[in-house]
Amino acid sequence: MARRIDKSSVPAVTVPRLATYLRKLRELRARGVERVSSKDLAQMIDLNAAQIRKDFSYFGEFGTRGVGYEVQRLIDEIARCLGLERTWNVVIIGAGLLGTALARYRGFSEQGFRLVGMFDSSARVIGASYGAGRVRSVAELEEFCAAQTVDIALVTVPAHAAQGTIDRAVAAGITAVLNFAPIKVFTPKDVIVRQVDLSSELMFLSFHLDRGSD
Amino acid sequence: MARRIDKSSVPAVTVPRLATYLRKLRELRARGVERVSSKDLAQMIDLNAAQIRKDFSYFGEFGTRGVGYEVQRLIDEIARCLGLERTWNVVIIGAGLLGTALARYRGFSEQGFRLVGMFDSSARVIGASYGAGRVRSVAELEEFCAAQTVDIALVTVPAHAAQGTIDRAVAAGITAVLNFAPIKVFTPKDVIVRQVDLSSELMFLSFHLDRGSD
DNA sequence: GAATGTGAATTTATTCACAGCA
DNA sequence: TGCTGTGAATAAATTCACATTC
Repeated sequence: MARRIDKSSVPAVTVPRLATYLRKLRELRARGVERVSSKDLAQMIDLNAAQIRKDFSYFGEFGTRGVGYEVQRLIDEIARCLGLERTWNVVIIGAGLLGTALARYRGFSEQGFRLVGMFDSSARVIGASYGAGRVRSVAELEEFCAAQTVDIALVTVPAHAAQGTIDRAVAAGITAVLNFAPIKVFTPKDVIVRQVDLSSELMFLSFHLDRGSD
Repeated sequence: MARRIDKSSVPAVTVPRLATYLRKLRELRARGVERVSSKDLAQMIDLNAAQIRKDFSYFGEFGTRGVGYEVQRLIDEIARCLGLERTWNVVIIGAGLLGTALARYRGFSEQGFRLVGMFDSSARVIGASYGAGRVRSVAELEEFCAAQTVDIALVTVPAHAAQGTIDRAVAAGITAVLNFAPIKVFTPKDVIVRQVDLSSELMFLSFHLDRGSD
């Protein structure tokens, strides 16, 4: 039986780590490994073993003392914790270089994320096709979301358009956004926004590279 | 005079925040704003004002008590802290969907990151051109890096190839890597690796979306 | 008076260390 | 004996609160 979890009691940093564990566990399963200890897993992903056990402990008890974890069971448990037992419908807003690259990427569907629509504001790309049916006008977004469930928006518009675009997505009922535009956006607090920010990652590297002020 | 900073005394989370401040400050400058307080800036990016001041304090004193910060001065200071006063040479390894999208993206050069080469292992794409000269074979990487400085590698190869690719980049003398492959890679400790992980971001969203176990 | 810069207090996250169970 | 699960201890990050300076 699925234990009821208070999500606010789960540290924010635990969730991306669960995704990492899941990935490694699937790799182990593919190699035919059936059992693993927190110590082994920790070594494989360069982490403290207690960290892994504590991360699991927010959700339940998945292992056997003295033995370890059964790989398949752990995969199932983590997938359930992450909400991956169902499929989530995704739209991409912004059919530029990045948006179209994401649309053609097959990795999402493998994880249970299904691209159901693609939107742009430019007449130049509306009607084109990139693996998710034709590109629609953002003006149709609200109507589209009314006709079918849309859970997540990937926003790949230019920075100056991001806030307006996300306002529109939220108005259409979307409550989860992955924002690739390099700008902090404001949303109602029941909307989850994650930022993917390449220039900030590059700056992180340049900060550490810069040996001048070491 | 540039103060000498011990980078290990700067919290890891401070660095990406500096990138955020820089972005907002440039926006303010573009709008003609000449002065800003930590309180104002905090409001604009939804942060605590003391956080901002503390972040700056690791690097020096950039403001004037009772007055605030001069926007241009602050931009210059942060850019210097982040190592952005010089240009960094970047290569992209992996000329797939994402790699070619990144190669065509103009945002990098605006920030002082210059794409100087692109590599792939597949004969199908070697020789093609995407805005950084022709795609070279990864076999040429070491030779290429010997002939010119390469500071950063963006790695956009499939997961199974990522560790080998990064080993190769490190052998060629590259010490900073932005890894888009969904796998944890191991490197010598003087090499900085940052991970950009879309599927983990999507899982973060699905975790919070999943109202079943709220 | 107003806003910075920073120790002190608080909160959050990580790691230790061991009781408890197979 | 071996490894989990978890309180207690430690470390790291954030926020408070105020002395300091313009």
